[in-house]
Amino acid sequence: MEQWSATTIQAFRQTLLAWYDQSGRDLPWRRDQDPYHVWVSEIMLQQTQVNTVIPYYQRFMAAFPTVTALAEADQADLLKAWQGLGYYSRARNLQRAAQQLVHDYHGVWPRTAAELQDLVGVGPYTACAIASIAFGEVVPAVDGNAFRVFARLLLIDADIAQPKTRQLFMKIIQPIVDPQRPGAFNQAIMDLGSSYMTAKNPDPEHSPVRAFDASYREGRVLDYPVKTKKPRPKIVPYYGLVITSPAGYLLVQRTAQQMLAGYWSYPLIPQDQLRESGTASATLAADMATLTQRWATDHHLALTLTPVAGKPIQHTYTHQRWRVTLLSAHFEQTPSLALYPGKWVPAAQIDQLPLPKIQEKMMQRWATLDREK
DNA sequence: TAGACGTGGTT
DNA sequence: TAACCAAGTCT
Repeated sequence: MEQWSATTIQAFRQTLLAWYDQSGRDLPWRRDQDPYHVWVSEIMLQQTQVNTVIPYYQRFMAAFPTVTALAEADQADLLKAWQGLGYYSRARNLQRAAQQLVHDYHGVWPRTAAELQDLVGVGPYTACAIASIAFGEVVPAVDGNAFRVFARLLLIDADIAQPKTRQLFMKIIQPIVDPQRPGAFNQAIMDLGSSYMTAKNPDPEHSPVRAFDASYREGRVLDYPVKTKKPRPKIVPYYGLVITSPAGYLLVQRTAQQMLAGYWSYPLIPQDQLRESGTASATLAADMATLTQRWATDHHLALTLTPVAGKPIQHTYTHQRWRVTLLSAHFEQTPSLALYPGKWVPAAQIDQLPLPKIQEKMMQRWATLDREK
């Protein structure tokens, strides 16, 4: 691992910030240093690319222009604004934190990274990003870019998939952060990490900090950072029920305990749940019979199920791969949902609800088949 | 600590 | 296609 002298650190800061001032990106959340703007953008940018975030950020600020507006927002509006961005707990935590700010902090922002971490959804990276960009605290914001950039510049061998590695990087980067412009320094590292020093197809040859890049000097750019792999997602089979009546489609809101909490979808039944007793043969016909029986006894709904043509619909999450086999049922007369926690939604109004991607895929399949009839 | 937690883009 | 990546946090 490389060690930089005080002189080298000075030169690095100067080179980096000169490049940033000249070539840094003009992004909507960089127009000012308002902590609300910085905060919302940082949350949206977690595990999400800049180009994806931009339109969401602009719509979000139009809909929820202040911390107070966010704190008081209707949750359905919030989830709808976040639809498609993923990691939906970010949206729920954002609102909870806004309520913390209003009620516990009386609208006065905490100004240090240590205090900012008390806000729900604000971890070590985001706290340092807000503290440095909005309040000028001299701390490194160690995200994936900072891990990659400094691992390469300094040939740091630690596995960045290990949580404890963050502390090592914090300790190493802390003395390098420009004490005059910590926010600009941190954002410059991110811009570097998403341009010349990307994970794939980097261009270290033309990097403004090439002279400081030990991995380039050694011809080992792609050896850094060191990162162990995560296990493959597990396949989870579901049945998705397209149930229609004169009142529309039967939709259910996912509970707070489930993935995609608060979002709406057709009823989704894990196939394993139908076979808990360990029946030898798990045929489609057997599962349909079990489903029909369960809905009759549990919900007083008499389903006549029909398989929907086509292969199961697949959707891959970070840790699971859902394979949804669609089944349909139609009621000539709209039955009561007194014993079922869902609602009938007219076709034209479905889009007003917050919907996850898997629901859009199911609707698309159904619409395609519907047209062919 | 390791696994849960979404989606879109690239190779 | 499968695998991996993208401004992480929570439990």
